[in-house]
Amino acid sequence: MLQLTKRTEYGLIALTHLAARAEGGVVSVREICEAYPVPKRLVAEVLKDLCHARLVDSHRGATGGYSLARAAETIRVGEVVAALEGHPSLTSCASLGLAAGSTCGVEHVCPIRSPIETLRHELWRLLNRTTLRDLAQHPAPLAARTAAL
Amino acid sequence: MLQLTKRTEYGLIALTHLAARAEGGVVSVREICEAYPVPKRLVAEVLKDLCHARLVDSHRGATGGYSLARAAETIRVGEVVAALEGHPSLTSCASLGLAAGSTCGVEHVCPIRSPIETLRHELWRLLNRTTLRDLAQHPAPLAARTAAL
DNA sequence: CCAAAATCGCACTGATTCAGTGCTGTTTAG
DNA sequence: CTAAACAGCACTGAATCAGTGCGATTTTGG
Repeated sequence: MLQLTKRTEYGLIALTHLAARAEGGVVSVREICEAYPVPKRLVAEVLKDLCHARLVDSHRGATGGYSLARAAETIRVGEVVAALEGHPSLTSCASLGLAAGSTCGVEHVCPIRSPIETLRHELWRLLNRTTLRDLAQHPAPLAARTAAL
Repeated sequence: MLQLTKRTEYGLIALTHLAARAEGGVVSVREICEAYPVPKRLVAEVLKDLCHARLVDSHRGATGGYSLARAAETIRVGEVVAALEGHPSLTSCASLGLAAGSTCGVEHVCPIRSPIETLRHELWRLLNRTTLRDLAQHPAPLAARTAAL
């Protein structure tokens, strides 16, 4: 549907909140969902997944919480998306090809494959040009960096 | 889910097939789904929607079919996506804002809004840089045009 | 005029995915 | 030892999507 899931959205919000903390700052899920209108349990579930993906570190116990595993400027939006909903594939053209063997055995190979692959790749690059630091400082920074377009 | 729907995928395949025809060439749904492993009825449904969106012209009757409404190089992938699944919104951050009034009444405005809006815009530009003609000639052309990235 | 081919329009069903929650266990500070 | 917080698993309801059914209308060609 060409849209990020709520999980990814919550993940980005939570990570941005973590990025606002000083280095290694630990933030509990409770604090995050007191700051934004987001469901606590879901955010917790998402942060758990981000922990598995090594994007955040977890700290258990009464004063526990989560902290960024790396510096905010080294965590890319693309990584977050990949961790929470897998690599974007844009289309299942590939599966069309697989349906009839290695090549679409009908008349042509799927005519869309190669250019859509390129689109997918460009989308990926776009997501990976934006880091958590960019998200953390509101005024959209990406536009300046891609002014050539 | 950051993925195009099957409808959009079929639409792009069908449009690419139409683009391979000489100008104004009329192609029936039957011909399209004999050329690719795609379900006839679904492709017909999609082409009907594309007709409503004025991207193709329909021709009824025994020798009827569809033809491109404009030149292939003027039909952008973004238009096709918009016609078949609406404009991509990436996130529903906006709805988060609306949930508590015009501004997220909790503590901050959604911290993600502005940068994600920029991402959305860039994605849109990406889709609109690619035309049907680009899809029709296999060797991916977009890469050459955005080599600067 | 008639039969075949094709689009048109609406609506339906099953499958998949997602959002959100329940429950229980484990860890740690005070 | 109690409370707060994370860990893990699995479940339910809702939304969206893929694909199809059915009948009507239009047009070509005999």
